[in-house]
Amino acid sequence: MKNEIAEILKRSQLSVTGSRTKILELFQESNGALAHADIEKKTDESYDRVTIYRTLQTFVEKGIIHTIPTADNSIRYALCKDECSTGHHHDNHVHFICDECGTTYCLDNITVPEIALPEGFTQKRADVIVSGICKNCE
Amino acid sequence: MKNEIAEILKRSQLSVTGSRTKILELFQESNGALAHADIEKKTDESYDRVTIYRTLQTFVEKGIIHTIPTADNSIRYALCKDECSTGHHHDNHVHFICDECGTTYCLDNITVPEIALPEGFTQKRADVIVSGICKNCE
DNA sequence: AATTATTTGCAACATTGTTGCATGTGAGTA
DNA sequence: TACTCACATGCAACAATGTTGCAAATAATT
Ligand SMILES: [Mn+2]
Ligand SMILES: [Mn+2]
Ligand SMILES: [Zn+2]
Ligand SMILES: [Zn+2]
Repeated sequence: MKNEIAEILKRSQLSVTGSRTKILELFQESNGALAHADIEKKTDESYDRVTIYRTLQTFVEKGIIHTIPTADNSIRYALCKDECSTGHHHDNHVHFICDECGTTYCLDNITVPEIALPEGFTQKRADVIVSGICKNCE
Repeated sequence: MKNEIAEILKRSQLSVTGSRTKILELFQESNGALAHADIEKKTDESYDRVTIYRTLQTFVEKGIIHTIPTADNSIRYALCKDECSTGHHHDNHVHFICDECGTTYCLDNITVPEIALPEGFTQKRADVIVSGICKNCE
């Protein structure tokens, strides 16, 4: 609901504006992750492209959403859980992208396994992206 | 060497041309993965941008190189091992991207772990991308 | 050497992302 | 409520990235 959204924004010291509220709303309604283009469509182009870019960027910085790398050059974004905050993401779950419908799922219950790196390499972040056919498309 | 490169191309039923030879050579010389932009620079713009796009696409299809998704919307490419062929990639190793120098490593010895997916999901491919500081930058 | 199938470069275009700046708006304060 | 100021937005202009059709060039085949 609206109030909850305003809460999230305030908690991150962001002013509550139309575009931010709307975009955050979209993420809450959506079951999958969203790409920049999706948001443009779903907002019916009521907001400038630049505003959407900047909003997404801000949300990522503030730990409100996280990015999901893809093999097709179109970063997806999805809501973070409560533990994330400015500069500190803790989204260590696996992501699944359906080859059929394109839906990107946050598999919140499946955590990214530990990877043993070679000597000298230090891990900051790890992404696991599985692709194939999702439960709705098989 | 040149002959080996020609061999690879012929094996994939591709004609041996200047751009393909040069680009394949670049991959062999490079220790890390290459993005489209890297190739453009390293070839000193002697080949049209379109040609590079198409060459990379062809190489991926033929199982000569594989793609590496990144969080910054710039797909990297790296040589496949011999097992890959047209439509059949078997590059199940972990990739590491250095936040400092940007180098993208194929950690050939570290295989992608099995991921247990929820009911109804079928896996076609899995990518593990670890980022942090590499052995040269720490 | 001639033929044919493939590859390339160019042009034109589409999409995606970035930056500076003037204007508008939200949040706090009087 | 009205005022102020910092911040957010929209616009314009631009840069970078990616796509397509087509004619010319070139590699492979005969
Ligand atoms: Mn997620
Ligand atoms: Mn690799
Ligand atoms: Zn699906
Ligand atoms: Zn490095």
